[in-house]
Amino acid sequence: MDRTGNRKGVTLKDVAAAAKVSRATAARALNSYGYVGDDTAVRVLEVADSLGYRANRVAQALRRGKLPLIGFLPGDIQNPFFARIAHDLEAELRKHGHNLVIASSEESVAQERELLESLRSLSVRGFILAPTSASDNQHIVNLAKDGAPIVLIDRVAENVRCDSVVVDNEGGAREAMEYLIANGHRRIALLRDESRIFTAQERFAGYRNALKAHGIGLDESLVGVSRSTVEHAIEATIRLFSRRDRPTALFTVDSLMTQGALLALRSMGLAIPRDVSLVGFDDFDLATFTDPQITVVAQPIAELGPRAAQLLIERLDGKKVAPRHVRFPTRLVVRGSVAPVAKKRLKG
Amino acid sequence: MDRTGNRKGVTLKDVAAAAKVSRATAARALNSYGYVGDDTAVRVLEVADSLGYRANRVAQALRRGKLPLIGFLPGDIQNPFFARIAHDLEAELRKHGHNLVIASSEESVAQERELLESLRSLSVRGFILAPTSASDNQHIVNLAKDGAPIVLIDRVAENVRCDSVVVDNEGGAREAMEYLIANGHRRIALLRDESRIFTAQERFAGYRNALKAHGIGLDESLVGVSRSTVEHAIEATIRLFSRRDRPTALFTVDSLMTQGALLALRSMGLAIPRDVSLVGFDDFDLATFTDPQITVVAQPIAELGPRAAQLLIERLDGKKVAPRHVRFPTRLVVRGSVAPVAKKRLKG
DNA sequence: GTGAAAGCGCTAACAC
DNA sequence: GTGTTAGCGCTTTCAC
Repeated sequence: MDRTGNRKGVTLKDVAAAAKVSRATAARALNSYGYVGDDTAVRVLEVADSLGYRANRVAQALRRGKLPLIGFLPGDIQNPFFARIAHDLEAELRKHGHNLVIASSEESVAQERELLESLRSLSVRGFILAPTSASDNQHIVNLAKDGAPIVLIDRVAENVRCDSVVVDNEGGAREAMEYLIANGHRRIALLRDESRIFTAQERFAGYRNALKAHGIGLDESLVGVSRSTVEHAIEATIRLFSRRDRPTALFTVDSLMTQGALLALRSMGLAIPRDVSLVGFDDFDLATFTDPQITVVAQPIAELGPRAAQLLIERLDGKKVAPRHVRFPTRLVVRGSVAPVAKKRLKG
Repeated sequence: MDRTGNRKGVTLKDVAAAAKVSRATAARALNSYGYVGDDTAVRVLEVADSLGYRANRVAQALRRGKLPLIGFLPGDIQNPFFARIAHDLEAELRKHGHNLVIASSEESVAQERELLESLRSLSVRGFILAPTSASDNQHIVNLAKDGAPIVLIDRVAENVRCDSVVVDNEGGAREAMEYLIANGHRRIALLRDESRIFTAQERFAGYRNALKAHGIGLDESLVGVSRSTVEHAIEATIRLFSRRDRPTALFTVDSLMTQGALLALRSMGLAIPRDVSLVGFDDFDLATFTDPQITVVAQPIAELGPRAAQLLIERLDGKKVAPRHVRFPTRLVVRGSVAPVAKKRLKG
């Protein structure tokens, strides 16, 4: 019974013995480096194959320093946004012989810190992470200082010198708001997640800036804070809309929240867009199922993962340049969840 | 600049030197085994702490045989079903000091085989996988024969002796069909995925058995085969319903297909449940957003991951018992997407 | 109680 | 071209 992970526990030593060469020569043949006689090389390869030899990557890693492993720390693997990114990262990194270790921080700084420690002692070669906090991140700063290759994805962390791949959160949020304002809305509610999260900050900035640009005062009571789950968003939406002077529109900062808002508004008997106009950040399958379909700020999600993987691979290959910060534009996808507020007044 | 993953590259040797003990003693103190004097132990621990020592798990693994890593091979990490399971597995395994390496087979046997090889040479301690094929799985049989701890999840593979955690697919499908039949439906279409997939086989069996039990002949032209994505399901649904003698009902075997069917039926101008009744296997967020809400066969998804993790951990702890096969029951959640066919005839 | 020493499987100088 | 050898960082007999 083999418990070493190697079928029959065949090691380089066995291959070398069977091929009647030294371990060094066997290694050279197997990894094709250095000088090896053609016939010797062929023989070693054949023997290795017939013995079912598989290199022990742990031993290789101990020698070379690192395991062909990349750690991915998303905010929440269950969020379809991160699930998609995980998928793309895995596919891209596999091409380069790396496996992905996924450890979800679940939006907890403490958990993120622990997971990072655990992955460091695992000697992973690099990290792709979506920091849970934009500012409480000394652990990431240290990691970067120690020279670990890191690519930040979706979210940037202050003072961390490393590559990053994000979208234009402020611009996207502003565009959504401009659209609502152009439709005559003034009392626009915002459903956002906790302010330590980078994207929350930027999207909030877009909300604020759009209001300001149009001379609309910021009413803090119109801003709801929620965790990024359907359940929490339902509660938060109900709180926002359980008041006499209801907002006429709602902007939600991610797809799970948008879904929660949809459910909450329905349960309150508020029709979209007749009673409330809605725009969500991040597109989602559901957005075209509902009636009306939901207007959203779409992110180029298919590009985020592959790009991050590529940046990291370059670092692993030794590329020494200043940190690169990629920022993708977003796109407002107008569907049917926004109505002009003016019309309602005329009708009412 | 440290490139070993260890902050400042502090090794056991450094700790031992600083604490003026041998490496053996330092190891004993750090891992609390064997005899170590109390004061010595305390001193070592303090020194280790002040030096920022972190054990090199690769070296430990080389010595002990395995990395504290579990490989998870879902059919498709983007399917919310598997994303949820990945999350639960990761949380559970973390409690036991293990990290999860996720590698999606994307429903390709070849890819599954490659990933398994790659994970084996990584010396992961165990595997949790949803085999892409119920029968084409010699690679899994071999893995099990070599003594690797494996837990099959969601799907079983023939001839593989190992633990498994699945749901009652046949029973769930049959219950859904019984419900449709009780509502007077006879021409019931099935949208299923490729037949090499275990769940597809079982759910199809439930479909077939229910028809048979009620003396309804199996009409192969009512069975559509599709990949498990929204896009593929749309096409397949359109094919099924683009005929004069349209089915009066549709049973879809997973949530992505159900979503595709919803979109397709809408695009064809067919109303649910007026024109077509619908039941889907696997519940999903969207199911309660649509109008009407969708009737589904719900799986106890929250239990699958933790249970699988637990079975695996027991194996890693050396538990030697016959393979255990856990099968959870499903539950028909009646919502509003099924109407009696009789009514339609009366009205028509 | 503690230390010396062997060795996990592999790679890479360095000899020849 | 090929072999010898040292050693990655750690654990674990076996002495003392």
